[in-house]
Amino acid sequence: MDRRQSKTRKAVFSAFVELLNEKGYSNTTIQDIIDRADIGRSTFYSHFQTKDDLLNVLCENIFEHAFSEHAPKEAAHDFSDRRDLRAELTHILYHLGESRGYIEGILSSESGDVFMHCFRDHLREVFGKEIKEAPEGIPLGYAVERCAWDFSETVRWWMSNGGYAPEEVVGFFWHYMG
Amino acid sequence: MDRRQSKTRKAVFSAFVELLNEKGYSNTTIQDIIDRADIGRSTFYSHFQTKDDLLNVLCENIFEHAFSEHAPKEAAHDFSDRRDLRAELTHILYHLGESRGYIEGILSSESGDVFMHCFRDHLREVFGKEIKEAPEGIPLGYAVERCAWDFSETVRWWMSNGGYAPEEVVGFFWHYMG
DNA sequence: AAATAACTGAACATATTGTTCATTATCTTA
DNA sequence: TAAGATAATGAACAATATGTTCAGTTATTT
Repeated sequence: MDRRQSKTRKAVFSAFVELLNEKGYSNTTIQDIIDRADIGRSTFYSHFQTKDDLLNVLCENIFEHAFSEHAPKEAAHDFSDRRDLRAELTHILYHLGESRGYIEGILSSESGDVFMHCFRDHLREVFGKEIKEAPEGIPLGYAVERCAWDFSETVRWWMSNGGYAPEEVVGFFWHYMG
Repeated sequence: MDRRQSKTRKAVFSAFVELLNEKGYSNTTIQDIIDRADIGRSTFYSHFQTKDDLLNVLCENIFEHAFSEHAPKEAAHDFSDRRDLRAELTHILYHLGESRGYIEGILSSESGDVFMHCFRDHLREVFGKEIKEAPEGIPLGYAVERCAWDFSETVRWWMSNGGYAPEEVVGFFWHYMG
């Protein structure tokens, strides 16, 4: 990719995250982003369609990295002995921990919900492959969805309650599932 | 309350929910709402400050009813035998089931997240009073928060997967907690 | 060095917002 | 039921943001 392009994208991303921290999503205008990133108006529009689009691209970027090495291994038979799944989740947390600066900004306002939706979409896939049957009387769709929201919400909780190691956090998530 | 006022509010609320269904939150303008509700521009602004404000008032309205008869009884000692809590949750679901028309509209777009935040605020209070200690190794704040998000997300799931009775839905929620 | 691609910034039309105010309609209560 | 209070109306207004266009400049690649 052309250096000029990636330079522009980086400038926009950090300007955007800064502004999210300072003013929140809805109070940040595209004009604000342009000014802060110090780029031309038309340049912004040649990269992103709307503010929403920018946010989605940013989130997608983050999760692309975090879920990158996701090579689904053979699923175990019961939830309580899936060491590989636990390892995979821990791995995701390590990645997200590295983007903590960005993520906290995004999570600090309405944009956090977009981030969470995006996260859940990725998790639904992961858990969907692992979970083939639900406990007696529980709809399968519910069981999968519950894992996805519990893990993503656990991460949101983690982001505003720092000080825990990824392994511990996966432990909190796991405790109610096992 | 003056009949004129409540008439206006009702007109605005239903116009708003209709538009949420049709166009989603961000695509709906205040002008749209005014036109659909068939009221004067200045009338809208004498009732609500912004579109966000309108949404919050609408949600608050719904939860005011749903949580109204919330008389916290003596808490039991362990989670698995709290029949009164189960009853209270079931009761909330019955109320929400009555507003299903409105709620589905709100949940159908970004406005759904505002609804969820509002819901969780109310639930945090309910569960905060019930849960005085967490399982070994789990932070108390996490345990309370987890109940709040699990219950609210279970309701969101219920709203897009109709056909279950409130008692069943509380059962789904409870299964992973007990 | 030439060709290609990206960035710039001013100008523009369009749309929405939030306010004001004089006028009209509706409600309350004495 | 008439007088006084309160609410709704809608046109007019300034202010702001949006998204597009285009001719000119700068950086990158071959």
